[in-house]
Amino acid sequence: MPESKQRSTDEIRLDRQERAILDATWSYYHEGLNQNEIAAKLEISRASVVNYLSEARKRGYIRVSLDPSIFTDHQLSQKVAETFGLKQVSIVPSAGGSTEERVAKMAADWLPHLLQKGDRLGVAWGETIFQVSEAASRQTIDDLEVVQLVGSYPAAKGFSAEICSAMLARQFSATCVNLHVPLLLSDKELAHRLLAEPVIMEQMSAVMNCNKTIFACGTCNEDSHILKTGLMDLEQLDIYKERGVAGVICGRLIDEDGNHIPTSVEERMIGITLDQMKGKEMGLLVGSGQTRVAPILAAIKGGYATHLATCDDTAKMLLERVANE
Amino acid sequence: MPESKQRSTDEIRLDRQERAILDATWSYYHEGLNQNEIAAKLEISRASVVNYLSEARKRGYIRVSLDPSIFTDHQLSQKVAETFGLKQVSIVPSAGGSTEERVAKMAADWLPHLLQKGDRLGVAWGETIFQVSEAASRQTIDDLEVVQLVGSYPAAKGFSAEICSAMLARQFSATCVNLHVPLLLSDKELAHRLLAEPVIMEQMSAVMNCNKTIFACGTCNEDSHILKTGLMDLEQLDIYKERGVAGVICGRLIDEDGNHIPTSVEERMIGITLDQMKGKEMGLLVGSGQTRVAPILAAIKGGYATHLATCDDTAKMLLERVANE
DNA sequence: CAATAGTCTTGACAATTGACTATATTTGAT
DNA sequence: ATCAAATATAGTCAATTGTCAAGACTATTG
Repeated sequence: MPESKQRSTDEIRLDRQERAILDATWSYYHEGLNQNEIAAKLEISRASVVNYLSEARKRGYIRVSLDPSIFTDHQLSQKVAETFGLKQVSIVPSAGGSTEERVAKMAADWLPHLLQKGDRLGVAWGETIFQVSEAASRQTIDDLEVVQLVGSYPAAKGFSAEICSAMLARQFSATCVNLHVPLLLSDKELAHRLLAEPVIMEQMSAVMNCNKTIFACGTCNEDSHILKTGLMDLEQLDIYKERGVAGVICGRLIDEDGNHIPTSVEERMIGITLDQMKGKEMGLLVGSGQTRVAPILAAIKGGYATHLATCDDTAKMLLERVANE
Repeated sequence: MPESKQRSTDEIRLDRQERAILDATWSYYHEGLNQNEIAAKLEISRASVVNYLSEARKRGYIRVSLDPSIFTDHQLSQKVAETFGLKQVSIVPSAGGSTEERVAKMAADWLPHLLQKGDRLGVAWGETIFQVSEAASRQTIDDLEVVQLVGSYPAAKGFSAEICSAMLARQFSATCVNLHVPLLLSDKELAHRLLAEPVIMEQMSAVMNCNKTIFACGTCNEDSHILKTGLMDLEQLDIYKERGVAGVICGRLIDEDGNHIPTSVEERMIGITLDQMKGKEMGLLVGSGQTRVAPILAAIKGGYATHLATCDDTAKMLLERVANE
């Protein structure tokens, strides 16, 4: 019964090409053979080896990652951590225009190392956090809950708060608690009534119960996020500038010591409060650039952060700023 | 005070070369620039870029890994898992003399994915397991306990049982429980007295409490591990061969259905029993090669394994063997 | 302050890789 | 059996990467 024999080995055998792809991939990346050696060993042409390897890369079989500890273990990181009383600081080399991307990617790669089974991760909102969520690569973290910390808001650039949490949750195979409310309502009474809704109350309790957070600290100049998104207008901002506003966390203003500067919009706002942001088991602050120096300092002083992801230029500026005090 | 200024920036600034290494590494591996572009950007020669990159590789900054799912998700793995009722099977392409190395490396890369916080991993002994422990790469697993399953024995080749567990524990940053007793004593009364020692009892309770195991199934021919290490002599083995011995797990013999075949040396032996090996939450069986087919089948039938790491030739032989029954 | 030993950097050359073409071979469908 | 489509091969060339010896630089010491 040759036909059935044939069929049975067909079923059993790994598809020839699949096998060759895996074999070539292993030989190349684990055993360090070059393409000629692989071609000889598998008795195929080198061209095929090239094709197989590029197919393997295309399919994402090969993962190249940089050891996160190289960004946390050098002198500068240690120094910053020590100076500001942070648990850990991760610093990438600055690179002109692509520095922010680097910081975001680094934070995304670092984050899984800071999380563990059972954690509830609160995710803030902003361009920085959006970039982090975009840069995150697939990695399963057991029993993780990702929570959107502030209500959604139609942002011009297409990233709204629920995207940040949803993307991170997807990459980490986590459950995701989104806040099904607008960040800002037109009057405070409506905001209060929404907060009393059972569905929303449940979501807000997830917000309060998260034990770790990832957030950025926004600037308060003319280009700032809160202006561009229309959360506040220039006129209002000028008033708060006089009161010494140094940064923005989750839509709320802080002064240079990290203290809350109450604003009128806040009573119409739905999202985590500054008090709730404080004293988390872990608070990962992400940010870089000249303009972020003051906000980052303020956020650290306020006790919102335990971890910092930034670039070396920014780190140096942070150190210089405190050295001059 | 220029001198102090100098010193302070020295302290603050990342070492120039370190910075360049990190920058080059990031640019190359994350941003996909080629060495010429990096050289231009950092204003150094391309040769230096080569040097920096090779330094980074030498220091282990770059981690290249193959997605473990590519070895578990193909048809053959699925088929084997289904046929033998295993939870998951991982199969690498066979490669002549280096097949065993491949299987060991694959198992080492796979293992962390099968573990999680709080696990207690029991580690058996043998050349295969030694190879796995050697191939494991650094990766922190929170709150992991690695337990040596059998007493130590002075093996000719320089790998003794405590090395396997110790190396795995080190790579995974786990605590390590070693069994501070010889595997084999000269009389059974001494063995019993040792087992009653408080220190030993405590270690043995760790052995019994582990929820996951990694082990191989030894052969019973002339080249087998138990003969070479002197646990048993040819004469004894011949006797057990008549009784249908098919493999060895942790120094104890099993028949082709995985049932225990008691031996006289066992009463002088200190280590996990076969009953204790059964029914673990996870049992990762590692092995490949013609000679391992029967032992692997026996171990699976006996219910010692939930997971299998092997090569495709071996997998095919396993399937053919059961198909012919 | 020169000599020296060590490290770092460089430019030139060699090897490897990636991309592409034309041609052969296999596979599957009719 | 035959064709069409997919896949593999051989060969070539340009781009990229790796090697190495020579030179530049640095720190130390007598």
